[in-house]
Amino acid sequence: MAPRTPPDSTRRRERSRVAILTATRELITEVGYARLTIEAIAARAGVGKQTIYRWWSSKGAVVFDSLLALSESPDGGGIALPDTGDVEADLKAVMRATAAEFSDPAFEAPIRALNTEIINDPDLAAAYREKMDKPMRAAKAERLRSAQRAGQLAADADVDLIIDVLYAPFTQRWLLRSGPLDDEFVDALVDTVLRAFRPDRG
Amino acid sequence: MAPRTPPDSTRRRERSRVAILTATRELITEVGYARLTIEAIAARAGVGKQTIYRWWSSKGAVVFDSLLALSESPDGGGIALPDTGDVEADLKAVMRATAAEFSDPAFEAPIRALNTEIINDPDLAAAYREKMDKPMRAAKAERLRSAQRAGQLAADADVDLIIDVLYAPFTQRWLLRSGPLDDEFVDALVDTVLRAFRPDRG
Amino acid sequence: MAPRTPPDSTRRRERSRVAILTATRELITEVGYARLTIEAIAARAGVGKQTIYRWWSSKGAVVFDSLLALSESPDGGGIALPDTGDVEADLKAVMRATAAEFSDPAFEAPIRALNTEIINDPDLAAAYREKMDKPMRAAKAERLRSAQRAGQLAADADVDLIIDVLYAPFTQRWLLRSGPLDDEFVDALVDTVLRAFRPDRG
Amino acid sequence: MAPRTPPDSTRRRERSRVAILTATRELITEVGYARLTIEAIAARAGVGKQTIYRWWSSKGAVVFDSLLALSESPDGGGIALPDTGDVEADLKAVMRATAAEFSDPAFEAPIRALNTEIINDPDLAAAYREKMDKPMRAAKAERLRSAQRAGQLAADADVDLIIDVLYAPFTQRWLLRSGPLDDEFVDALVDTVLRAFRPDRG
DNA sequence: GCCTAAGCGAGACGGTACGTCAGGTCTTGCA
DNA sequence: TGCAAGACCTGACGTACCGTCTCGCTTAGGC
Repeated sequence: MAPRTPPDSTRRRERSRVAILTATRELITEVGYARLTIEAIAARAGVGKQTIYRWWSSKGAVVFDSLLALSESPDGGGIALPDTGDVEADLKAVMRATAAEFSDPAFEAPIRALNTEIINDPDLAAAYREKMDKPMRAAKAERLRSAQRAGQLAADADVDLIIDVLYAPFTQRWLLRSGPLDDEFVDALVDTVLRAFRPDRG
Repeated sequence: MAPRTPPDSTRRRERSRVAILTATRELITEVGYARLTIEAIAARAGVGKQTIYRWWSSKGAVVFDSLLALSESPDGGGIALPDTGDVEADLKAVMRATAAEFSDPAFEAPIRALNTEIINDPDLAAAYREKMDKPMRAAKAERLRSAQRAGQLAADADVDLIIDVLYAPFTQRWLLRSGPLDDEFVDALVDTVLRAFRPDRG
Repeated sequence: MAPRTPPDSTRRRERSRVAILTATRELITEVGYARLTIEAIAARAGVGKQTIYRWWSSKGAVVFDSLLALSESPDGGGIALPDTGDVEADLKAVMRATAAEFSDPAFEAPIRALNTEIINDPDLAAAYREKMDKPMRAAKAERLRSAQRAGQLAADADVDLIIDVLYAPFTQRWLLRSGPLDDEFVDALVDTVLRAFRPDRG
Repeated sequence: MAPRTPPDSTRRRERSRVAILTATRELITEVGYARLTIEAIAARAGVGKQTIYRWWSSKGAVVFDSLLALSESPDGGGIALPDTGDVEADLKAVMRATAAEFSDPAFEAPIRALNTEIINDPDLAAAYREKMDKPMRAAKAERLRSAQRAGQLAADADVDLIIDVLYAPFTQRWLLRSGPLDDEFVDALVDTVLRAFRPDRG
């Protein structure tokens, strides 16, 4: 889960914190999550093991924080999906871009690591939903609500459900490697959703 | 992945094989996947560690086989979804039943364990798709094709896509604990799919 | 051979060191050298196996050190043979005492263990000569030189040779169990030596 | 110790017996006694492990037999030391030759192995004395008795004691590597013995 | 000359111990 | 006095061998 309450956070050495998170990210990509060890992180970061245990409660917590640092936009602002007015085109474009990202080996290892932790640790799962999923979901929801206002989606459609139906099959296929995340698949998902939630032909 | 190529499987002691798989299943439910060790399995099964390493290549492979043994129907026959003629009712019933199963603590730990392994081990993932996912998918596909013949689903609908859209959000919600698998959610998924793939109106 | 070059011996826990050596001595007498295991030593000493491997390079090295601790005189001083002025009587008395020691089961097992290791490990043999044999030999040599000064042994006799001729048959008979270490045997050895190295008659 | 009582020695396969003893000798020279394993012997000899356990009771017994085969003179006859009439010269020559043999690496490993076993196994020690030491000792004794008859050694000298005093320091120096088995050392031993046991100057 | 029980090769098996790796805690000494 | 360094106890790893136990297959001996 997320960081322990620190004993006295004013004394915390920022330099060490950053070194630990950086080392963690590097090691995940290099050796994979299964072979990631606290000792290796400490060694790479030039830090005593105790310093890690002092601030994080588990390996999963360190991994989570290290990836959180990655996902947070540096300027502190929120994220937004493109909005050209054409929801179909926008969704397809965004999902194709995401598919491309997922093919990047540098992303693959960390994301699988994160999922491994989240599946088995409810606290971490909660932290994930709050810190990582919520902002992403908010951005997607915003774009969908815009589509509703534009009459491209039924006004009473459950936006969260749409996001689930759109992204869960996508993520699952990638995690289980049950098929390619190609354009055909992405398009089929978007088409399905648009058909299911098209506005009434009042 | 699944079993190593055995040195000479005719000499294999069936009694040990079963004891190992049983012990594995018991231990997963008792201590959880993360704390499952080969040593504990061997001890519980009354077996030398080498006997495990001789026939399985990794902890994941043992876990996989132990769950495979569970999922296989004892009579060797295939599985089939109920078919009352009403696809909506049937799908909702089946998914509600699955939701109930997933709430059973005896299932929860093993299935999470399995997913943890599969995400990180491509070979295991392939074995999973072949041995566990494929038969389930076939049963679901059969029911959906029956619905197509009955004119309840578009004849040209991609059955695999339907299954993905139906089950991926369901599984993901359970894995990430992002919400309850209640009737409302299940019904919403089925409704979405039926709307998206309803047959053309003449 | 004897201790590894220690990583940083100032950090070493003296309590563990002593516990290991004590446990080793106890176990040798209890189960014999052949059945002595590092795991048992660690368990008996209440110590991690790694702590043994960190400071000793082999089972033989531990055994050696454990016996070395025994043989070292607690006051740190040297050893000396009795000197009554009668070399024949003194040598016979000392060797009879040694014979008695060798019959003590508490000495038997460790000394056989030590010899087993030394025969097969040149490094250990060197350590043995330096740390255990040399001090004993010095004491014996001193007594013999005293006899030379007293005119009881030839002044030009090779003291080292005398020690070999005196003790090697004694040790060999005990190791190979080819006969009893009785007074008769001891006396015969001393007599032989005194005859071979008696001073020239004017 | 020596062979078990065989279940039915007529059925015994001579080919396997020889292969086992040969493999044992080879492996001792190659990897040393400590790393010699029954499994390796069986593999090298192309023999099932059971065949070894059927005929020998311990690793030591196999090693012993394999070396016994070496030491036995092929013609079944006894051994004899040279007798030129000059006991001093003969003894020095024989011991120098033995010293040379002991320097041969092909002899070194097996002899050390044998000693290792004998020190710790009383049964094996008895077998050693009976089968290997006794014949050698008989030959030496014979030569010494000849010297007594020739008036070169005291008639009442204890021949066994002479052999001990002559050979024990020699063997010990080699086993413990406490010095070279050079001519000087050998000559000193022989001189010592001849001085100690010279006939009375009637 | 066939039959049959043994010895045999092979190697799986339940175990024990190996030597190593990492976990999480505790201690030391430098900065 | 906070932290790097790392020793420590613990426990699991995956491997090597142990000695026992089937398996089929020769293979010699008694019929």
